[in-house]
Amino acid sequence: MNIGKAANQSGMQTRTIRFYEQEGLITPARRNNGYREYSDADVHKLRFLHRARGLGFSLEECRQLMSLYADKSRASADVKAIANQHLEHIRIKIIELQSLQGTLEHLVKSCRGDRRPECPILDDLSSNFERD
Amino acid sequence: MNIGKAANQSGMQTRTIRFYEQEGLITPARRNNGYREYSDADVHKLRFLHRARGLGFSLEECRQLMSLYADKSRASADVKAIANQHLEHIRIKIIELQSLQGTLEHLVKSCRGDRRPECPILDDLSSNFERD
DNA sequence: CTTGACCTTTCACCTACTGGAAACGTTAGC
DNA sequence: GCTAACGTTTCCAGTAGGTGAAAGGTCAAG
Repeated sequence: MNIGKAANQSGMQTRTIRFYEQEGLITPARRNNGYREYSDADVHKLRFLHRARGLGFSLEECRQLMSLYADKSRASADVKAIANQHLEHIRIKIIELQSLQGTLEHLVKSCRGDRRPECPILDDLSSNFERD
Repeated sequence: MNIGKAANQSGMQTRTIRFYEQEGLITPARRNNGYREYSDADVHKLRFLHRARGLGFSLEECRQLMSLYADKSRASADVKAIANQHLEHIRIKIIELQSLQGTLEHLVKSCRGDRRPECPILDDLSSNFERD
């Protein structure tokens, strides 16, 4: 099938599929006219990639996961390690964002938000004492 | 003062300061030898930027906030709107990440992580049913 | 035979920096 | 005055993960 149909079947855009090919994540066959020819196995890989990206794995992690998927003598520990590492990044990111959320909520709450110029948010941003 | 000292006083790197200048966020004077000359007011702006970035505001938002800061007839509602918009993005991001976290924790928990190839994580990634 | 939908490539752009290279300026020691 | 060690300047390129646009080739229907 052509790239357009592969895009439909995988839920990705044609541009994204070409980009992943450029990144070496998938290598479809070529027809005589230069068009890419996607097999069902290729679409399966694309769906794998789509799902993995949807779970937040980086392209490099996706590469490793696809490699492990293809390796029938893999150790599930290797897969779990990648997932755990990613999970840890997510946990850290959530904590960072929650900290920002707390600070911003405090600032927003303290600002009257009317037509007057007085603004605790700007006061905070322009304050000169050390915070780190 | 030179850019190095301005970097020290603002807590930013010289490269970052030059980048912000390139983006039009700050415009220091120039000396005869071509060196940038930072006033205390410039450093104050840099610290403002540093703090705003630290709170996760985009450079575009920083630009708007600096503009409002300079405008003594501003309405605090305009500042609050920017902060609230940013806060909403953060809230959404947290929810997305928490959802990912839940899914990944479930997958990780179900994987034995030993030397055998069986792996529910890869099974999930390669499963073909629709999820969206 | 033309039209429109599809496909190809290459290049540039996005955010928010970071890094390197080559050249110039300044300062301290000898 | 010379040299070494920095500091500063510019420009170019790269990061992650795509998206957009231009300019052209291919194909099926009418």
